[in-house]
Amino acid sequence: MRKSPARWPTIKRSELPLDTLLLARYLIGKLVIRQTSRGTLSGRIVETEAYPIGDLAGHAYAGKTTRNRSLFNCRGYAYVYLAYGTSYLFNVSSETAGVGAGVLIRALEPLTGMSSMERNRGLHSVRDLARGPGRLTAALEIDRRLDGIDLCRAGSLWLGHDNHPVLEIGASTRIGLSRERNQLRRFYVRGSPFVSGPKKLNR
DNA sequence: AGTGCGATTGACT
DNA sequence: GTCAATCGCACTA
Repeated sequence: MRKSPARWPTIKRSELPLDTLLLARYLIGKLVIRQTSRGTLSGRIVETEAYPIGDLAGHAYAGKTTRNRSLFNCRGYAYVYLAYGTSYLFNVSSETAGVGAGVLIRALEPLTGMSSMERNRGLHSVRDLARGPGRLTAALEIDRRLDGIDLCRAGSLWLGHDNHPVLEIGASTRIGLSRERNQLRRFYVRGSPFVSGPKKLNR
């Protein structure tokens, strides 16, 4: 099996915007591709959140630690951490090496490997398979073992181009934060049933 | 060694 | 709408 189908070219690092907010918007409509021993799981990104330089809610704000060190890679590397002891959250590092910023991937529209995702999630509703940051990592079998990997190379987890155009991208405040709650740093596909969050934020 | 706390989810009223 | 589960990590001493 080909690791990177011709219709889904791997995104080159040089193609990724250097700015965190621009990257968060750029990633809408792009693909997350997960290769496991049993097959290929993939989905189209329909929701992201930016955690730019100096963001009080960003994990990099207090400095580099053993948990968040992947955020300090240059753009295009995975930062995966465990939230609430229950859910892994998947981020794409942004900016240049040493800076510390990233983009949280919050929801996917499932594309391939849906039967595996259903098994991983224990449910049969396609809409709910990857609607939420902890749900999409469960569906795609993403955990801390993938922390720090290069997302610009086809391997176990990488980013790809889609040939399907995104109609409209909306912006809103982020979800579940106490700090920086007035900042418009969340991006989503308008009208997509695969986006998480309250309806109010998805207009 | 002990403490407090989340970039969430699923179950429940 | 509310609320508990659950645990790695950062921080204090």
